[in-house]
Amino acid sequence: MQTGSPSLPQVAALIGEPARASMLTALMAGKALTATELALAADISCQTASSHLAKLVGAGLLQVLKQGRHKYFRLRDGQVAGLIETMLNLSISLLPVNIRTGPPDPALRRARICYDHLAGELGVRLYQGLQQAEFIDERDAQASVTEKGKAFFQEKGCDLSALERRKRPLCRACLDWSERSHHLAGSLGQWLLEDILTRDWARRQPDSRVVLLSPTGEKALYRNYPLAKQ
Amino acid sequence: MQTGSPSLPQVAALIGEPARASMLTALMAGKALTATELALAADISCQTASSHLAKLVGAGLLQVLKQGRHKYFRLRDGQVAGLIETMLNLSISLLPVNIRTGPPDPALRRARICYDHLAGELGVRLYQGLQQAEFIDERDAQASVTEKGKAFFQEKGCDLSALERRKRPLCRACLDWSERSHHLAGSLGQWLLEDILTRDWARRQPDSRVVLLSPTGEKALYRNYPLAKQ
DNA sequence: TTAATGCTTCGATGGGCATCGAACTATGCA
DNA sequence: TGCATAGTTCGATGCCCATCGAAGCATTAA
Repeated sequence: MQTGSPSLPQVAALIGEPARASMLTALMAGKALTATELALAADISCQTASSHLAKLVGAGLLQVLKQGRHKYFRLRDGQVAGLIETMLNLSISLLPVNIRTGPPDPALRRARICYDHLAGELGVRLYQGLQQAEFIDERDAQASVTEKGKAFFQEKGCDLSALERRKRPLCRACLDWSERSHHLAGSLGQWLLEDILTRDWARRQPDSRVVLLSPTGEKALYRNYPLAKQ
Repeated sequence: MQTGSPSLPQVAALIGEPARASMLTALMAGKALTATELALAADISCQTASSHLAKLVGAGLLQVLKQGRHKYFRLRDGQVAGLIETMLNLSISLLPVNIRTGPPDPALRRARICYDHLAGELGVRLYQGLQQAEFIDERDAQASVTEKGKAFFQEKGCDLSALERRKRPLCRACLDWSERSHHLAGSLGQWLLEDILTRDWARRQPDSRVVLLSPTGEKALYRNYPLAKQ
């Protein structure tokens, strides 16, 4: 399938089909998934999944990677992920005020992956802590790293100048789905999540967006990074 | 119609219907429109429009204002407008690179309204000019007003401290649909457009997003604000 | 009151598309 | 070579929903 040039309603309609929306949100975890995994996630047969996936790839929302007899699908880039997150945010804010509970799973509220960076309560507290420590400066709901912050992150082993050379913005404030407040996105946000995972402070729960901190990992996180109070 | 709590696919599906998408983009001009006007914009009968509008209002995407026998509809808020603009941008960036022509109407490419601020070639050049003059500082694709800029805007009659007291961010970089580059959004962007209109340098073309500059208005704009070269 | 305008409700029609069974291709494994 | 698994194509089915004609309600103007 080669749709060519999807217009606004076409893109929206692609996301608007429940099965496809399930697949897309499943891919929000940032991992590439196979066609069958996505069929399971959306609770449909794999024939149906195949046709949906062909449409999503044809429109350019998904990238596909063939590996042996498997086909791995992932979101095309952060822009697509950003759109999904924006829509999630909007659909939350459309809810009547008193029912805004956020995701039902408490672990998901606590810490989860938003495409490639940390979201949830911990993500928000980390972002606020970085601000309070004046490592990050937020003006007009936009963020940048301060001189003090540059020193801090470099000391943590982050090659900021390498990150800055990328096309992607270093530091972006991403509105949190469950917390209704910002967390850190951009390439620095990505680096931070990777740092937390490679130091083995936390593990990703398989097949979900949940990030699970070990008790020692949690302590280490508190020692190494400034977190705002609850 | 009282949908109550629209989920992500529901929101997307609402936008995904071509007629509804036409109405929503018509409302991107920021003006409130009546049901019949929207029916015309979407090229459908008013019965059909009525049912579409009921759904959009029920989901909370539109606000409705009853005035005599007329019903005025407008986008609920900037968040909804932001989503539409995000989707427009994405659908543009999904196009094959060599066909990215932007809107067909040249006047629309030159200057148009993006919800409540100026977009198009002039919007982009204005934003870039403000940066070059160091009135606005952009880091990591995010903008803030410099001290120099504050003095400049205050001299132009803009009560910046009043704008800053609002919840809305003062200064936001909004990715331009046709130019693939940023223009100024946020409350300062809104003020700037209003300033241009109240000084009568430009007029809005009825029933469209086009902003039409008079010859003298264009000169005045060049005199009063820094515009980047073509 | 009557007529005109703006909008809505109801009901019938039709088209688009998601769905899955069945059959098929492609890859990997033994 | 044969079997299992991953994914696709085709065709038939059925549902959802956009559409509009006709009739109805509400508001304004005369």
